Amino acid sequence: MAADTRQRIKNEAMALFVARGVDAVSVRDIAAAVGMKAPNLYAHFRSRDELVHELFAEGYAAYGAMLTQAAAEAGDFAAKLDRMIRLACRLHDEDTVRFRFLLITQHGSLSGIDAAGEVNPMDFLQRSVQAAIDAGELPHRNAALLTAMIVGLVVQTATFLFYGRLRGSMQDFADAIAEAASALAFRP
Amino acid sequence: MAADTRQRIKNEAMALFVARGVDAVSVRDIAAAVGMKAPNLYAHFRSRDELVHELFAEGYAAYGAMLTQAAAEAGDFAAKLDRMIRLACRLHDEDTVRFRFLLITQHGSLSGIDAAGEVNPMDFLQRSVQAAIDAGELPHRNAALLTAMIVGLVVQTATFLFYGRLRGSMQDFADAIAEAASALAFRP
DNA sequence: TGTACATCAGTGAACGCGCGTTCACTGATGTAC
DNA sequence: TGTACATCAGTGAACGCGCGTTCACTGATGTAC
Repeated sequence: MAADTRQRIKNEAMALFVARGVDAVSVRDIAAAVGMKAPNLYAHFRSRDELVHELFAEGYAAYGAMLTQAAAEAGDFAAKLDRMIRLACRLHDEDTVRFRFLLITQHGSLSGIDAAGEVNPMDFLQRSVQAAIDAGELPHRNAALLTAMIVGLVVQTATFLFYGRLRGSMQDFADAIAEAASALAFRP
Repeated sequence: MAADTRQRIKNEAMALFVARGVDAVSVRDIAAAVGMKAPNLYAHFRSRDELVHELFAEGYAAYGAMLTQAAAEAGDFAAKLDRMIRLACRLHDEDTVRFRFLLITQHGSLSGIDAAGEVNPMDFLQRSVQAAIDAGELPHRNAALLTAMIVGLVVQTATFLFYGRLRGSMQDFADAIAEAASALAFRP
């Protein structure tokens, strides 16, 4: 089916992008991985750019939505932060390729892309932090800086796994990361 | 002078790489920024690849050497960690282009490159952390994970500055980052 | 049942383009006599 | 002083290549009568 093929193209493309870098993968490479010739990709995507953009926007939006959902459940900020971090770790392990794709496209010409009203995970986390500060749940501090630090704990751990500096899965480190994030947030 | 020109090429190339991404800059772009035509670049560099590699290896080695020096001064691990973090913040502010170049080439085909016996900043930090654990200065913990977290604090803050999520300079945040790193390292 | 036709995923060949790179050449500057 | 020559940063034109993309075509499958 056409929709199947479209999804297979997306899967193979994402895997290649992560393995070699987005710019180092040609449409012929992608087609070969799927088992077709390059021109047929254009029956499924308007252009190479559309494919890359769709992968990025979809992934970013999916993460944003799941983060929003995790934060919406009951509990104080400590509980929400814990849930968001454990979610990120689980998402990494369940679909490592997607997580890494979002990681490597973070630095890239895609950064400026507007996900058309979708929730940007970074923005969402920063707004959550700001809300907790405003509500007096967290000491008064620079919300963007604390957000950067919390994101840094997760992203750099994932990066170390990516490059083999760490062995195991993100969920092996979820406890430690969650505790560290909490310590940073609540430390006076 | 030829050596001058060589350095001007390196400066302009690095600035372009940071502004647009390494793959999006052609040798003609670099030559134009320097005020010459592309073929003349080959009087100074064997290939585009050599230029990129030299920028990366030099930067990485310089950072490794400075980090080594900062850690070599007297003091316990707390003092060394504090010095290393403040050094990173200062290096960022004093030559933001170089810092960001190393940041964006971190994810790239360059990662595998061996800097020929030079000190890799990440390895060095991790060995320092491991040594502090072995010496009983830090609680027993996963050295690579703690290293990732500490690096994450610095790198993600720099990334937030890069994308305008944070305003100011790294040295504005040096106190906060140093305290956070210390909290992560020494927290029981 | 056989025949004619519609559908549609997929392909071979070709396109124009910008890339990294080569090479014979230029033209300004310094030096020897 | 003028003339001949060496040096060397820099250039114009051209190269082969792989890229994204287009387009007329193929060939298998399903449907109508």
